[in-house]
Amino acid sequence: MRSHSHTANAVTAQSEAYSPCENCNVAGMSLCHALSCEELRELSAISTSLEVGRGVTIINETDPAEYLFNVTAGSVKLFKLLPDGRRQMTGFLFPGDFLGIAMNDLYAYSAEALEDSRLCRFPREKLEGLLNRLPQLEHRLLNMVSHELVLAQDQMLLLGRKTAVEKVSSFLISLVKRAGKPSTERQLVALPMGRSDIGDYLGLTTETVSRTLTNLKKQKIIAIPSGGGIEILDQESLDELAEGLD
Amino acid sequence: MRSHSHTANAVTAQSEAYSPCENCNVAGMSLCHALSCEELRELSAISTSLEVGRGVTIINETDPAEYLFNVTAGSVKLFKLLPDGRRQMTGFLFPGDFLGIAMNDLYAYSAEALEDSRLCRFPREKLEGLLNRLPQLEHRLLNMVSHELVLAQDQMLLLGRKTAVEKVSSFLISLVKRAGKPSTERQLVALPMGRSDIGDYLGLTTETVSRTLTNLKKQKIIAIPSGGGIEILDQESLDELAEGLD
DNA sequence: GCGTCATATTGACCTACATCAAAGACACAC
DNA sequence: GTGTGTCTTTGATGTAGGTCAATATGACGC
Repeated sequence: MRSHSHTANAVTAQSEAYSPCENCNVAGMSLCHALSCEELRELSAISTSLEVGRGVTIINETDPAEYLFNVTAGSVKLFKLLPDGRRQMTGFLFPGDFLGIAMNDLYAYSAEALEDSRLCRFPREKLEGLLNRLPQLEHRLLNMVSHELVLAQDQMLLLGRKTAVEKVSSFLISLVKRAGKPSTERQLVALPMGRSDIGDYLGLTTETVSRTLTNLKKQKIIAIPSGGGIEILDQESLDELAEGLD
Repeated sequence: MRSHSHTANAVTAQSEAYSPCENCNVAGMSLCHALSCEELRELSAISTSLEVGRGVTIINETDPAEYLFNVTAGSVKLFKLLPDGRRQMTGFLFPGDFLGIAMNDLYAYSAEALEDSRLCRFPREKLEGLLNRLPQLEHRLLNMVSHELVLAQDQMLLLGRKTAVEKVSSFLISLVKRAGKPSTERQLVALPMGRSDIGDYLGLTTETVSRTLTNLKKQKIIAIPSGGGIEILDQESLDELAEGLD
């Protein structure tokens, strides 16, 4: 399971009986959060649990949007492409996040697993039927999409107006926040994505990401342990760098 | 009513009796679209119509998010600022669009009228109460926010990966689309915003926007009539430039 | 151990766009 | 008409980050 672009056919589906929503271990942010037992059971009935290996394509931009997904384990990257191959990441997803937003019934982006991951899959049509009967669910979804939109606007500010250091610092900080920080100094944050994924997320090249990280390392603001991931040594300086305060 | 930053106090409020939703002339995309008469009346009961002059600040980033708004006439710009004053436009709004998305009950961006405009204002608390009773309304809102999110992702691709010509071309095309094109050749599109607003929307400087426009003019792809606005002379070339196909 | 492959880092050079600066082009007041 | 303020255009020059190219590092298989 090493190569770069399998199709969604390669996913492994399990029936909902095997892995029902009741046993779902996703913390607080998932689609199913804040539903009653009865509602959970209804949602469970239309969902399927999927395992996807690292590098597997989950959805393809401009394919018909048949499903919505909820990440339950692992991580996923979302991206859009220009005809000549230039790529823009639109997000990295972790357990609890959803994907499958569409435009005219076509997916608005492609999605690929960053590592071996598990997803919960909902047929769009059936889910929309459920939405009409479970206002709690629709409410939840509205909150999640609104939250996404706010993050997207932050990202526009980053892409349009921040410098390379500011971009990389902001990115590291957002990862720390996502990880639900125990707020100790010397925070270690996992980086399941490669430098070029980060570059395509920040509107930079691989090389610039690399150079910027080694600069931060030289300033003792971060450390780059050989096991992968990044250690935040000086959160305060990083916060200032991210907003251009220096 | 000429200067640059009045506060929201300067807006003129009218009671809902004066300008109720029933008389609202906004086409098809507004919040209130697709509601029954009964529902419209409920919505009308909590809404207030506002007139704001050009340059007036409607909401301020990080202020408590007390209201949601729906643009019914004119146009509005949304933006975020960095501490040192760098600005990123997150959107231009026209009749039918809404604003007031929040994060932790604080507005996620500032909004200012581009020209004399009219808005429909809803107290957030009351609107959320309504949402629980009017699933149609919540459904509508979910669709609008999802649509916004898709556009935001397109904008990320633009900001992170497109060149200046591609950005400006994409921008002009999106304006044509928004205007609901009668699809004649020689399309005239209004530009209520200045060059520097456009620059801050596209992640460019005023000068680069200006230079790029005069280049397009020299290539006979657009014309810049002295009355303001821009005339699209060669839509096809513009489409190709926008996607980097040349 | 060694070889292979993928990804990351570092260096030398280049360019698209920013910055700085100066001149037009309007609009409005008087 | 003339003056004033704002916005746009054009030109000259600078630079952050891109591009091209050469190592370096690490993971895995044998």
